Amino acid sequence: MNIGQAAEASGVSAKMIRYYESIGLIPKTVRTEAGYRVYSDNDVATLGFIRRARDLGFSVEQIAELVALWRDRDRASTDVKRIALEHVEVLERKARELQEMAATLKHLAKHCHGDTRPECPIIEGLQTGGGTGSIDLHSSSQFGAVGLRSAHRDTAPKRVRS
Amino acid sequence: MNIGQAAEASGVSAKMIRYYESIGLIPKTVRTEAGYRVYSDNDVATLGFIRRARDLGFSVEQIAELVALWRDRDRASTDVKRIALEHVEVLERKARELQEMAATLKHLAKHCHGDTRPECPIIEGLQTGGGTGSIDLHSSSQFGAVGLRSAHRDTAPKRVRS
DNA sequence: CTTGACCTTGCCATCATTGGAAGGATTACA
DNA sequence: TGTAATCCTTCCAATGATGGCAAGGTCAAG
Repeated sequence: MNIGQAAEASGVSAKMIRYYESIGLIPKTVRTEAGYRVYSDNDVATLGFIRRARDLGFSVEQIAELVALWRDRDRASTDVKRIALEHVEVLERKARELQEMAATLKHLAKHCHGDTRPECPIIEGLQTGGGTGSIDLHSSSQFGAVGLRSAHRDTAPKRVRS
Repeated sequence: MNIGQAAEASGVSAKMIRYYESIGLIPKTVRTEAGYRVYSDNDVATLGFIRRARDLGFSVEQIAELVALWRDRDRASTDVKRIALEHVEVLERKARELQEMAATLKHLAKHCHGDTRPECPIIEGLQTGGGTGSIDLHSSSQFGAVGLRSAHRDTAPKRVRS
């Protein structure tokens, strides 16, 4: 199986397959005389595993852990559980953060007249950092970028950046 | 005021101030004879505005819009409201996605023995893409990376990538 | 044999941000 | 005044995951 078929079968783009190989997430494949990468059904299964983990928001680093656990069937499922639960915590925390941000913005927008008058608490809130009363626009999160990836791009390659 | 003081006062790093200038988010500043950038209190206020917008998860592109609206007080608040509400939608959608991912993982982890036995539905779920019954691990989101930024890094510069 | 579809590598771009290096400017202190 | 420490400058590189393009090799069908 060539990389194109493997990509289609696994849902991971050929580009990403090469990338995963380059960073060592998957081992180097056998090549034909011409230099074409050859994939087995087993490889496709691994790629599918990776894609599903990716769709669940795992970082490549975590996926590497999970793939290692998956390959080594003798490893305890404790490790897998631990990784998953750690990930759940992060996901929930980030979801909470996003909701708080949305709530803050909604609150500000609610008091924005929306007509042609230039009074708008959104702007004022941003300006003063607390002009709307109890809302703490400074409330800082200690978390970095949310590790969400776009899922299999069956649809469009558009990068919905807000 | 030099860039260092402006950075401290605004909460935006000197590095980022230069970056924002380079991409045109803020105008080029006056320089001293030696080439040092000079900032006024007004500039610091603008930077603070930018930081707070950034903390609310606005992309630089959106911040540019907001800053323009902020500067031009004659503009209708309708625009601000629209931008904010669009942003709210995206945030809520992304929060929902994260929660769904967390729920799926939690469900899988719940049935993971967590002892030394290698049976673990997390692994199996990832492997088969649906081994746990009704859970659709293929459920794809059509959304790209979440545009969350780390907030003012008072604490540590660590990038909590899960 | 040609055409078109596929593969290869390699480089560039994204986005926001950090880091570092090399060198000039200013400030503080002995 | 000399010097060291601290600031500032610009430029370059890296991050993570992905897309895109280009130049060139390969393969299968017509």
